[in-house]
Amino acid sequence: MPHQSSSHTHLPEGTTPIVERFRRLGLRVTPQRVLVMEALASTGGHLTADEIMRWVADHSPAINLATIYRTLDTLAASGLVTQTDLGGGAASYELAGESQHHHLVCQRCGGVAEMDDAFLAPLRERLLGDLGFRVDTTHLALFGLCSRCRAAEEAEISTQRAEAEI
Amino acid sequence: MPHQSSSHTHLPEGTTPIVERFRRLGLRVTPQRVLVMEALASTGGHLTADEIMRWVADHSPAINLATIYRTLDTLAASGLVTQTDLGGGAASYELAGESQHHHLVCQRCGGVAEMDDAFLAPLRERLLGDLGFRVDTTHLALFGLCSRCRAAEEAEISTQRAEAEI
DNA sequence: ATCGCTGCAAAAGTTTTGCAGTCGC
DNA sequence: GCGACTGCAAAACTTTTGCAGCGAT
Repeated sequence: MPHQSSSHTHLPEGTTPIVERFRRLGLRVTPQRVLVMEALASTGGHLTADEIMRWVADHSPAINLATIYRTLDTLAASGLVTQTDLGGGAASYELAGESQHHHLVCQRCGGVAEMDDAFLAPLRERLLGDLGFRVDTTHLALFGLCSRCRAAEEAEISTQRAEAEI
Repeated sequence: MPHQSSSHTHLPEGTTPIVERFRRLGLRVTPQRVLVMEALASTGGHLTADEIMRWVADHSPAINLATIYRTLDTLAASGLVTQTDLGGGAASYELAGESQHHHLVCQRCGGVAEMDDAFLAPLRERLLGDLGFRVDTTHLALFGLCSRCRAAEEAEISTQRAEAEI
């Protein structure tokens, strides 16, 4: 961090909501940690570590990727962010604490939709009652086919069938 | 494959059930492919590519890891094995086609329990009906806390509470 | 004989780690 | 000032890929 010692572009007095959350949790407030939170907040969800790094690089002096991983670990341990594996190699992170939701990942178009936790509640209760297993609600991704791709796939199949019947 | 050209330790005539399944699917029958299937069959589930390689190395001339990955891709494309991400970095594979089931991964002890597909059916139907999303049934792992670790964790908490009240 | 499969080695991609220096408290 | 945090570089780890040669059909 050679530069930006006294510039403080948009942290006037040092008490933004993010900073307050850090202080309340006993976390040290560093520019890097704030920037990671801002990246997640301003984009509104599921970024990989690499995407966070690129977002930060576009808005201020770049952060080292290793720092981002360590920061995300810290923030996850404090419950500020959640980690989810949405397939495709790299883990995704997003802010926690807002409305509880999960992810529907389309294996065809790669799109990610959100699913309210209410969908999962009955299954969670059955698993707890019948098997004694308590599902971690912050860590869930379901893979499959979104409605648009389902329609597209059915169209393809009927096209193929029509061609075969010529 | 320099050695074992004519030894055929336990493939007497070349028509085991595995070999027949390969032939029926139009897959070439190679010792490597048979060994991967045997590894999955004899251990009964969720092995990583690396674990398969070690299992094979203990039972016959070793297979190259790249071959195992390519073989697993082929077998998955043919529907003989399924791939699941059970966390912990490496993907796990198991034989497909038997009873449809999913996985409950304990984040504390690392244990993996199986969950019958019946548990998931209601959620799947609601997602299809309400959101039009079709869940891929072969690709699911739920993370959380198994009953034993739940009990252990509650015991710890009450111990801590008792100590705090001294 | 053909074409696919395998072994070997190297590369690609994500995540972790050791160490020295810096910064928040 | 102390201890935690960061940057840098290298390593660890899983998975993929190119290529030459072997093998299944």
